[in-house]
Formats: sequence, C-alpha cells, structure tokens
Amino acid sequence: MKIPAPVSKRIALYHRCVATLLSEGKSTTSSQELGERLVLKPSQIRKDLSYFGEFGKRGTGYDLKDLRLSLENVLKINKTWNVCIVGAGNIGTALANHKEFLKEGYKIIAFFDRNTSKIGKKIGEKGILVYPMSELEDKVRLLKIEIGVIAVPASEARNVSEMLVKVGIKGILNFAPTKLKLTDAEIEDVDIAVSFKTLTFKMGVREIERNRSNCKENN
Amino acid sequence: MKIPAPVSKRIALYHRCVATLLSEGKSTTSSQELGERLVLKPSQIRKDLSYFGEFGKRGTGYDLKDLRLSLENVLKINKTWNVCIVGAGNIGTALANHKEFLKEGYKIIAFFDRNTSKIGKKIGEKGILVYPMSELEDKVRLLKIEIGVIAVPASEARNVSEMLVKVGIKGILNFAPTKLKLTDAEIEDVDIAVSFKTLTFKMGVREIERNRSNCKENN
DNA sequence: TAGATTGTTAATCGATTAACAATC
DNA sequence: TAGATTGTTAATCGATTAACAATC
Repeated sequence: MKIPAPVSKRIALYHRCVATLLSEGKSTTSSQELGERLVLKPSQIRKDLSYFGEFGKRGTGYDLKDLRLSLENVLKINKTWNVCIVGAGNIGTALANHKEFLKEGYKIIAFFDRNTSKIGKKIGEKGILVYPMSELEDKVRLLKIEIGVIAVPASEARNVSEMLVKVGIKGILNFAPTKLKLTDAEIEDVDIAVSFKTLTFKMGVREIERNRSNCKENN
Repeated sequence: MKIPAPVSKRIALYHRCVATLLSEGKSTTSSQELGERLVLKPSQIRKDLSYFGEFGKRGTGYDLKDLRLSLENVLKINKTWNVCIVGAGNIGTALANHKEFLKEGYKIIAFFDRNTSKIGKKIGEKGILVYPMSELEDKVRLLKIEIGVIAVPASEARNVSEMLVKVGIKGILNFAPTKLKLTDAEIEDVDIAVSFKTLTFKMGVREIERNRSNCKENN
C-alpha cells in the first residue's frame, strides 16, 4: 500500500508521544489525548494508524506498551541500525555526542573523512574513529553499516552520496544543502538553512498581519 | 493572502538554487531549469512564485539577479537577523561554527545557559559569549536579538520557549524534540530524531517492495 | 512573424476531517 | 444497558498539475 508522505513523518511523532506518556506512568491513551499533545485532529491520528493495522480497542483507546511496540515495528526501530557519518566536522561531532540517537536504535560507529589530518582521530565523548574514504567499502561491510549521514559541504555531497550507494548503503540522512537525486537509496534531508529562511519568511508574513490589524484598530 | 505551508518551504529552496546558478556564472533561468534542479514541476514553481509577484519575462524566463533579490525580500533576508542560542551544547556549537548562516543573514551573537560552569565561556571559533539566563531580557534588548534557537533538552524546552516569548522574541528555531504551543511567536522545528525514524520507515517500505518484486521474478 | 516561456485558470489529484456504525 | 472510543467511509478541503492565452 502507498503511504502518504505526511503520514511517514507523523508516525515518528506518535511514537515519541507514546514513549513520553509511558514515561509519565500512564498505561493507556486515546486519539483525543495524542491529538491534544501533538496539536492534531484525533480523526487524523486514527486514520494514520489505520494504514498499519488496528492498534486500539473501541471504547477504551490504546494500550501504550502495545502501541509503542507496534510503532517501533512500523518505524523499523525494533533493531539497532549501524550508522556512519561522512564528514568529521561540527555537525558530525554534535550527532556523535548525542546520547538520544543510540537510545532510539541508531548507533554511530564510524566517521569517514577525506582530510588526512582527521584520519585516525577519535571524535566526541565516545571516541569514534575517523577512517579514510578509501576504507568506506571495507568498513561498511565489516561493521554492518546500513545508514550513512552526509555532513560534508554542498560541493562534495553528490559525490559522497554516490560513493555511499555504491558500497550498498540504502538510507542517507543528508545535512548538506543539496538536492540529491538517487534512486537506489532513501534520502531524508535535514536542512537547517532552509529552516532559518522558512522561519523569517513566516515572521515576515505575521508582521504584515500585525500591521494590518493595528491599522484597522486606528480606524 | 494566505500562503500554503509547502510554498513557504519551497521558496527557500528556490532562493538557494538561484544563488547556485548565479555562482555558476549564469544570468538567466527558467521554471524548466529550476524544476530539473529541484525535482519539481515547472508549473509548480511558477505557481509558487506567483503568490509574491511577477518575477519573470514571458519568452525569456527569469533574470537571476532580479529573482534572487526578489526572493530575499520575500524571505526577509535583505537584512541581518541577530540570533541567540539557548543551550551551549554540541548542537549550539555546531551552529555557531557554521559560516554559512552568517553569510545568509543570520548572525549568532549570544549563547544563554543555566549551567554556571558554562557562563562566561566563549563558544566556537568565533568565541561567542555564554550569558546566564538571568541576563536574557537585557541582552535581547541590548543586542537587538530577534530570533532564538532552542538547543536544550526536551524537559526544558517549553520553559525556555516561554522565556523567549516573554522577552519579545518573535521567531524560534526549535531543536528540542518537543511540540511547542506558542501563539506569540513563529516556530520552526528541526527534529533530527524524527528524520532518522522517517528514514528507516521509508527504508522498511522499500525493502518490502524489493522483496515483492523479487518474489514476482521467481514466478 | 515564429518560438519560447511566463502567469493564471480550471481540472485533477490527494490529504484532511466529520460523521457514524461497530464494539469494547 | 449506557457511555466511550475506535476504525472506516464519504464529504470537504486544499495543493498540484495541465493547459493555454498573454507576451516577450
């Protein structure tokens, strides 16, 4: 079945919300409660979940533990994913130091960089090794790496993405400000510069509205 | 006029693409060319641009310099925005060291942290000072800060967001995995954990398709 | 004029939502 | 049984796209 793109995004949010509710000591929830927390319509949540099965009980709602497990299966985080980061810079280091990702099933186990001064160094608190690009293929096989994070400048991103696909990587998290056009891997973009610009765009729109309503007040 | 949310996102992409084309020495472009680069339909690009004005010339396309300027006005990056980062951790440091943002009009000029051991320290290559939370109001006024980046743990995010709004911040870039519910500021979420999960979800869907088509081959 | 490409309208497509029967 | 809440259908809403007149 074809899953609408917005649904894929929201499923991850549901999973997090369910985990939060569990950590608060709750044992059941409803589409109503999830909707309040995530600012979504209950009917949308029920519809989204229905793409993947029937997880609730009519009259009583959802068992949180069951739902969390079901969502983990849907999101494929019922296993640990080994992740490499190409580009041993600031973003890569920040990711490596972030404990949350490991907890959620994403284990960063290798860096790759073409800068010889970085090769052999250990990155971050966990001391993750930086390998040369020439070892990409070997290490991906040896360490069973399935996900590649692209944290290099835009100019190198396309090249790196092709190298990753060539060695069998099937999923790429792309921090570079470049549209990658690959057919053999799934790509998810994290584009901070675009987020900044979207933010100031929306601030501009709101400012205009504020001015308009002020104007009306004065009439 | 109400601008659809997907349009706000794409406008930032158009701006970047136009800048790239200019840096390649080109002087004009077309909705066709932009569409190829960004993997979008030319008609969508023309429609999106039409929300903000008429930027092209029939028969010849768009003048790149003109279009870039127009898009900078739309995105409100015809000025420099002063930005503070709350949370002097790894993500904040990565942002502070990233030269691209300053180039695009976002100037990170202050850190805030409640951890006393970090206060007074200088962060990153540019040595940006860390202030205590108690100075938030003063510094925001003094340094004309208009945007706040939330780079604290989820548990503190809501609190920090309310403090930011209270001192007059009108735009928030939120890296914390929490849904913020503010009405007095625009919020843009950067949610890396959700991106990871969306990625593995899509990888799972594709794997299923691969298996199905393999299965068919064998019949 | 002929060719190209825009801006805009109308048609299509897809996502969201309300409503409700099913059922705990 | 009465109350609650699901899963699902059908209606609504909104975004994308094709088509084309306008015009460079």
